[in-house]
Amino acid sequence: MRIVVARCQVDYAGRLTAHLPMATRVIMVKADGSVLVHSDGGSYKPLNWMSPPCTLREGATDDGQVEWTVTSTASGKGPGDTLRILLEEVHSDSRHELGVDPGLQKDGVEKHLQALLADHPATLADGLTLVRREFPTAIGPVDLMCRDAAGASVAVEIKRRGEIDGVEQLTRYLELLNRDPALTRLGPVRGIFAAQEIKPQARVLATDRGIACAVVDYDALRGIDDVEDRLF
Amino acid sequence: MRIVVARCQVDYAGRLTAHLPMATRVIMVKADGSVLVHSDGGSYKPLNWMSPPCTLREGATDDGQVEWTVTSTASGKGPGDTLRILLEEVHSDSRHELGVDPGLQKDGVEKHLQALLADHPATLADGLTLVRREFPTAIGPVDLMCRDAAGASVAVEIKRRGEIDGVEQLTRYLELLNRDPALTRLGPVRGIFAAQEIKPQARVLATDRGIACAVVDYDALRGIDDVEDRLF
DNA sequence: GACTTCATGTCGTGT
DNA sequence: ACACGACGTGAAGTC
Repeated sequence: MRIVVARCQVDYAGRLTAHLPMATRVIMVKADGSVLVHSDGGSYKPLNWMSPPCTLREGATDDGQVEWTVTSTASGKGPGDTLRILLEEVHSDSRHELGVDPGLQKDGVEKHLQALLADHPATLADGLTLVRREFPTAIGPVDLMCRDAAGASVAVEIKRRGEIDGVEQLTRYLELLNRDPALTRLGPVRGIFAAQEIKPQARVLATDRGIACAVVDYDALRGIDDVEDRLF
Repeated sequence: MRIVVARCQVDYAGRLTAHLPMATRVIMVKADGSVLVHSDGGSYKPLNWMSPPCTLREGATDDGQVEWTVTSTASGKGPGDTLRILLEEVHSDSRHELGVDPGLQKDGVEKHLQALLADHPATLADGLTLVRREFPTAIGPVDLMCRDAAGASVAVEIKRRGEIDGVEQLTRYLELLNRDPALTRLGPVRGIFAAQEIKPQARVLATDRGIACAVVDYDALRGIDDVEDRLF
């Protein structure tokens, strides 16, 4: 890892073109050659960057300024992306051996919500029982396939945040599932849209299509029992 | 901007929980208090981070190790996010004055594609003329409203990358527009889905719904004339 | 402030 | 390799 603090100007050309006027910034060059240009604000996203794989060439302009040219060596990109950094004044330039990172461990995303609801389908609707998780269809798996108290099929789509595209997704599944006579013997397949939070527009669209909405309390569900052993 | 290179362990708790085992990494602390933990690979996204507004408290554990606690001070987040960084060995710790960044100038995003197509609607379909950009409807503006050679209305949805949700969006617009007698006098409103690249699934769905697809060559369009003056 | 849409999105996963 | 969906998506613009 190389870290340079310098007054610089940056130009990017690739899927779009972008320009950064001359100012003092931090430039990180990672071991894989990727480059990040950070300002002293904003957020975790750099102002400009180049993703690996790429190569950095260090040169000089006619008037003696240092110029870096970073070129993407990715396969797919037809006209390779380029990042040009003009260094006017270098305040600091250091290198550090970091070694390989052991990587990140996560917990608490949609998969876990699905595991919890698979264990407690009745929290979505009274008498609901699980048939199968990731029930396969031609256009992808339905999160949960269930049966209601009367034995009719119920498809459940789970999202952490319930937005309009989740309703569209469930609608497509229902359309397909309702063509299967085996599933519709006891009436049409119903849909339940389950999420920790459901946006108003999504709720309106779901209601309009006869899809029920269920707001899920993740912490409460987790309190019912401890499923950590199955999650790892 | 403060930059620390250190052997450290990181724990995040917020919308999810995440853990980074002890290893050497780069920690950036920006002027607004935001913190980024970078490894020597991956891409521009840090392994862990805290977005502003947040506060950093520097403390020590019982066995004398340095411990940073970064707490989000954002309003909405109920149980404030926290990032805990345990510093085992600091290799480098420096501060730099960067000043305010003049900001980024971009060209080539969807807005510009829309501007170009508004100037040259005939590249989408022969005889097409522009009625209005951002044509308002109850559920949001249609990118381009046009008329074909026969005078019938044509709604155009523009995306940089054409995926399934773009087709869904255009479908919703068309459904609404086709309820307006003023627009359908000369026949139903047709749809054109225009993008620099159209994914197969999106193309299938569009075709299935009678929506035409148009792949747009941004560079070629820009070559027709120079619209830079209007873009800046 | 809530909501919607865009993004050089990035990132994982399954085919 | 490619396609698809999730993301601590983030960020910008609109109502």
